[in-house]
Amino acid sequence: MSTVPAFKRLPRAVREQQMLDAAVKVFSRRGFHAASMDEIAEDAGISKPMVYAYLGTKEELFVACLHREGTRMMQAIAGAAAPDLPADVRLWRGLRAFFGFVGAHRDGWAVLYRQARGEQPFAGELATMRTRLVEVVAGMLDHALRAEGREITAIDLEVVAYALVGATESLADWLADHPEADPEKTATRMMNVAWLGAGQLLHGVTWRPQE
Amino acid sequence: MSTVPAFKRLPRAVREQQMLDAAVKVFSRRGFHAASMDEIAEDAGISKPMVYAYLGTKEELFVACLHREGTRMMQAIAGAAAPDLPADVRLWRGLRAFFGFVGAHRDGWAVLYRQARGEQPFAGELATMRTRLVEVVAGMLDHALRAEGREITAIDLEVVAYALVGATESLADWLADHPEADPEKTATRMMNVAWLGAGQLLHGVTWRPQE
DNA sequence: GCGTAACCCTACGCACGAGTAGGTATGCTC
DNA sequence: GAGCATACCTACTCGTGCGTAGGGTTACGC
Repeated sequence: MSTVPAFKRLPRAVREQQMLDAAVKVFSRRGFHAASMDEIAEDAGISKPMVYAYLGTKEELFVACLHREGTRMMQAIAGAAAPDLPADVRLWRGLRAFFGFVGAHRDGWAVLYRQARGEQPFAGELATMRTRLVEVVAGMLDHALRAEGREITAIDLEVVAYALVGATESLADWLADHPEADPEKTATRMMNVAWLGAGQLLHGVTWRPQE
Repeated sequence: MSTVPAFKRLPRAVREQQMLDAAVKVFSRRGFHAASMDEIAEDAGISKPMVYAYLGTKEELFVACLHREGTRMMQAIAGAAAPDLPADVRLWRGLRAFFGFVGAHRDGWAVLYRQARGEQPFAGELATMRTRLVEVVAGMLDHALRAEGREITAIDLEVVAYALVGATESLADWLADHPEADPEKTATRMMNVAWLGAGQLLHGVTWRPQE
């Protein structure tokens, strides 16, 4: 019975990506616990033991998802903001790349991210990623400060960077929940808050992208 | 055998609070799914059926936790920021109250909050709470804007408010993870970012509480 | 053309934990 | 001090879903 094998045999690398795609989709819809390995397998068009053979247990599978999406995001940002530009330009480029990425991976990213926060085993993984981001932002601010001959304590720097990253994550969530919203516009608004602050905005000062 | 009943019989209202205390503790340690009703019951010093009798299913119990902690927080904030003060003062008072609350309820609040984000059934409940906060902040900004004869679109307003709330939540998480940190100081730093923005900070402008 | 490795399946075992049945004891009311 | 409501328990049932045992089939090297 070699006529039509209904669905083709595929090499491991391809199947793994299909599985990860399915996993991201299901995890984001249902959440880590409510997602079942059966549903993920079915969605990937494969049977459950294959998932176990290739990607391991449910936890390992989730970590693999986190990893793939995380690296993709980091690359998108890193590729956008060259380190020799002035702080505001770097911030703007980074924000634009970030919101662009989230806009393109709406349900995937945002919900994976939302998931990982809650579950102990993955919170660490996530925290590491966030820490890297915070360090980049803090480094950028520090660099700009030194250029002006100024300096603030490391902890002040960290907290400010943390707040900026937090605000950005929040708007990413907002963006993920508003499919009609425009990533670029959202990035601009974020830039306004981050760079100028509410006080400036109240006085009619606004920031606009130039180039 | 009426000598020493080992542990006393207590009225419903008291036991309910004990159960809620235990539930908050266990939910925050383990996360919603990993937490077991048995552990919560044991921690409350009572047997499982009592929990079901008083607070209902696991989901209902979690909602009850969310509700209690949420109301407490809202009250703490609402009591601090009178609506007839200028925007910056209101913002400052609100932030101080908020971080004070989180500092006092560290593991309780922060992790409950982190939990609720991920799980579908409760994300709504949480979103409602956040929306109320966003509306308050947006209303405050709008009020201040009109006072200056200025105006921006509703969506701009919402997004700015959303970003501020997000940044604040993030710093609350940070505070919950850093037991040595000072709530008041954290509030001040948040105020600086929110009110002045990174740009102003870079130029040496800082905000300090006055009173 | 034949061995072997890679791909893929249909079942199942089994633990864990939500929720309940059914019963006991204590205090409060009249 | 009888009756009743309320506080409280031990010991179960039962669904759900992770992870696996064991076996089939296609392609590729030689």
